[in-house]
Amino acid sequence: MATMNIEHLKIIRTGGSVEDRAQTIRDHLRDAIVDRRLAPAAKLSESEVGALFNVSRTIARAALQMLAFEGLVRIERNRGAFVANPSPEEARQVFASRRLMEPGIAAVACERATARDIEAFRVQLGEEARFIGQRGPAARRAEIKASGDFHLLLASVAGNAILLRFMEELIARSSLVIALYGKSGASSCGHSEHVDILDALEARDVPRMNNLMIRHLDHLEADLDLRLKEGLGLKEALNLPG
Amino acid sequence: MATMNIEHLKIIRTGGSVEDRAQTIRDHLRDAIVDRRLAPAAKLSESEVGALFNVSRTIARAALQMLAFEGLVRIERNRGAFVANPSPEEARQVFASRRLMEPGIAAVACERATARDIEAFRVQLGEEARFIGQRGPAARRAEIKASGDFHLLLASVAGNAILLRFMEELIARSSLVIALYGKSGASSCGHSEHVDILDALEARDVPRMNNLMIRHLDHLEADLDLRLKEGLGLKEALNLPG
DNA sequence: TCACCAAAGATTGCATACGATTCCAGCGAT
DNA sequence: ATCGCTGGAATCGTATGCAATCTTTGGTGA
Repeated sequence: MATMNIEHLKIIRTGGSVEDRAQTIRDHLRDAIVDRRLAPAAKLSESEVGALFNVSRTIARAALQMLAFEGLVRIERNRGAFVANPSPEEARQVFASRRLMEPGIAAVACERATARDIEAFRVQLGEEARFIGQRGPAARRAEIKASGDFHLLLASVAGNAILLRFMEELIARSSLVIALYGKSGASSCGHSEHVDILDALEARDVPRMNNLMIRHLDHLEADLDLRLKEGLGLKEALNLPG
Repeated sequence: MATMNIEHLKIIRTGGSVEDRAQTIRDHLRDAIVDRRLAPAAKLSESEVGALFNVSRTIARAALQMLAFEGLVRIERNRGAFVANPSPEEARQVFASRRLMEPGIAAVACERATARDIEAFRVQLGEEARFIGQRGPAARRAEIKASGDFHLLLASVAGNAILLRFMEELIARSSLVIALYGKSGASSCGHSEHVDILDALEARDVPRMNNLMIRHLDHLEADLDLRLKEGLGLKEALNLPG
């Protein structure tokens, strides 16, 4: 069904960590989904996932259920788990949620950011800059990921663990949405906006921060082409095998 | 530690629904936690939960993990699941998150509410009013729950499934926090504020709505006594090794 | 040739079994 | 009397087996 195969995942060292294995698998799967190494709507069979990571179906199942909670995977009873294939409506809701939350988060971050935080932002922006210079799908994915990390850094500076978790989910889903519906490399334009946002942060200019953040999110969403696939749920199902 | 026992849960009909049993169990457990029929820090053993609902540990475990994702249950490796015992800091973060999100949600709801929605609000407020007249812990719990449902209704009217889910988590955790740290019956005062908010909603008066919502949340949080148990967090930390 | 149906194959849902870890009671030593 | 140790009980972590469900394939009849 999915042209892109699960085999592309990295194999994990078997015995290494005593930590929760399901969590490790979830993280790797999430990375793969957000990076689009796993195509939307790809089937994630319990046995296959388990085999790839050298664990039983029990563990694989737990990892898949975690991803289902985050909205990155859809589980259908008696049918299995599939990489999420967000509808345009879902995409809109993801961005509506971000527009609702991020200005406030940015404001809090504005008040709390330390010099060390600012430095972390600079490093992060450096990462971003590295990728916008490069071409190719890999660099593009890395760019999307780095761009998301900027927003996550902002949320982590805000110092609210609950909001950070919400943002982690929204960023992950955004990455998926952008990969699905993004039409241009406008995210490079996103980079300069990130720079502006950091400026406002350093200046502790909350109103400007709010303004910039809202505009930034508007630009991100404006770069999506949400109308094409509006009615094509059926056709897409046919698209996958070809 | 937990004087309150898990036995107080209702027993479920065994064969009834073909639907997901883990979800049903999760719902019942969540109700019990939010209603404080299960004391904070109470142990939720997999076998016990499974026995109570006539399912295997597999299902019980899944339900407990769902609750852990929502922050209502804390799972410690090799030790088991416990009802969450939110720290004052967590309580503050819950309310900070609500202050960040709810004004925006209310604004959206303001624009989208239909006549039918308004009617649903009226019914909901009627429910609330019924409980504030009664005395006793049961009525008090019902009141907290009804109060939460008002906010959930608002979120559902806003029409964003993601935000609704976030709010469901925040409301559930709020109920827990209020039950833990609330000092007075000030939630009855909350009822009149709900009435005011509904008025603003009908009038489509977004700025007034924002104002009322922020004040309402401030009042809710002001009714908490977060300092008393402040030092108990430390004692608890020392409690763990001993 | 197409539509329909039946049986085989594959995959999930769930329960149970077994090893691993933690907790606790009892006992002996200091 | 207190502390530390040891053995057992309880509980969790994980793998695996069986039944139920879905999908597919091969065949049959119109």
